[in-house]
Amino acid sequence: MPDALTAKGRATRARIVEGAAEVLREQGVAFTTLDDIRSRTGTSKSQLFHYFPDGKDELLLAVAQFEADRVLEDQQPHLGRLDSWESWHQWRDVVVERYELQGDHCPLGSLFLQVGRSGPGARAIVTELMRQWQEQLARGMRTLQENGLASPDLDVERTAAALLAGIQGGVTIMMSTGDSTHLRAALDTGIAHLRSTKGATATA
Amino acid sequence: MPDALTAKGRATRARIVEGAAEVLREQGVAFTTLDDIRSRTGTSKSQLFHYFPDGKDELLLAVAQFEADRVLEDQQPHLGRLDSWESWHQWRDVVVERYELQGDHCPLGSLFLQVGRSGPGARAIVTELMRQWQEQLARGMRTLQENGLASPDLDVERTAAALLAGIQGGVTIMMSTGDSTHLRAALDTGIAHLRSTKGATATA
DNA sequence: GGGATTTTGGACCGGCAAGTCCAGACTGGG
DNA sequence: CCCAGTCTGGACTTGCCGGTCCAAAATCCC
Repeated sequence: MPDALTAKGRATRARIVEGAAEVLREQGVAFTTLDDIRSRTGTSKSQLFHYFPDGKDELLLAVAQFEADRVLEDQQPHLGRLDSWESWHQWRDVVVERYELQGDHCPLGSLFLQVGRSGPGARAIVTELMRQWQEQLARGMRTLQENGLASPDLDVERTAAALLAGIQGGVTIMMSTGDSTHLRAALDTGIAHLRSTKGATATA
Repeated sequence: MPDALTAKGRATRARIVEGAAEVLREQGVAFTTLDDIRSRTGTSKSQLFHYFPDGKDELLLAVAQFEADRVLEDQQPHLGRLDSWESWHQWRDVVVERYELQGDHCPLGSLFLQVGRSGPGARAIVTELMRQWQEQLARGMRTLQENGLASPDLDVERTAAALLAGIQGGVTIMMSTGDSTHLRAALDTGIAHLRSTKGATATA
């Protein structure tokens, strides 16, 4: 068991996860075999099971965690600094670009569908990702309120939840149709909704 | 080949599609075999291939179409009559209820992931569903404008696209986390956004 | 009612991919 | 330099599942 991992061991393990993530993004989980991953990462069957004793599911779960981390990282530093309209719009652009580049396979969506049933592991990863994402959006909205740029009456949690849902759906639709119109519409409408609440009260 | 289908034949075919849809909703496409479908529908292997000569993919595609039709049907008649705030709220309730009952497997999402690559068939089904759905939302919004309940300055297509994305994402998140908060937030915020635009101009 | 056609049953095949196993190579510490 | 532990290669096994096939039953049409 990988209780004690050598530096080399850790490197190999990381190589497997990253390579697997690549292949999965390209082919989708349904069409990816362990042999695909093995050949891409230049490893052997035994290594795969050495580092992931529970087999494919465990590896898939590790990839899911890897991808989940990437999602928020790729939005930084913008997501952490949503304190002006300009920063909101910069963030918007980053999100659109990131998902347009990603191609037509949602790593997390498909991974979840595959592993979903088998345990609470996958669910926990997605839930935690959504929680953090929404939290950062909510923080940005509260900053706007503090700066007098948005109404203090705004229901921040609900609005953040709605915006997150819009992004999520926009991405889903883009994966299915190849068109990013809905993602842009969700982001723009969400931000416009925030802006439209200003002017109510501007405590200096 | 199913050029000529007897009444009995048509019935069997329909039974297969409906039964397959059930099983797929329960188990997810990744864990459903033709034998599962065969046993659920009380049919034999040869029947499956008699009615769907191209095998599993063709059957899955038929199920996808079946489910896509259901999506809009289940929202009627409310979706077709979005002419007052009351009707919008009724529709909202129907949507939430429908997806809360559906359980934790998105038939279309997973079907798309499976068949997606193999051809434009699946993509076309999803694209067409989204188009019709958005069109009906847009029509409802225009009705509101005509009735002086929403601002004529509202960008109807964009707002409809954003609302659709919100629903889609809300459903996706609910599938992953088991929590319908985001779906409700998306619907409520979307409708609230519509309402907030009124009063601007009310041409009688 | 009889022949053509459709529908049905289920045994069978073949390939693929997950997982096992063991022998051998590397590594790191004493 | 040697031993214990880790890492690696790859052949092999195994079970599953999509797909094929043919013959028998039911059905339809004349």
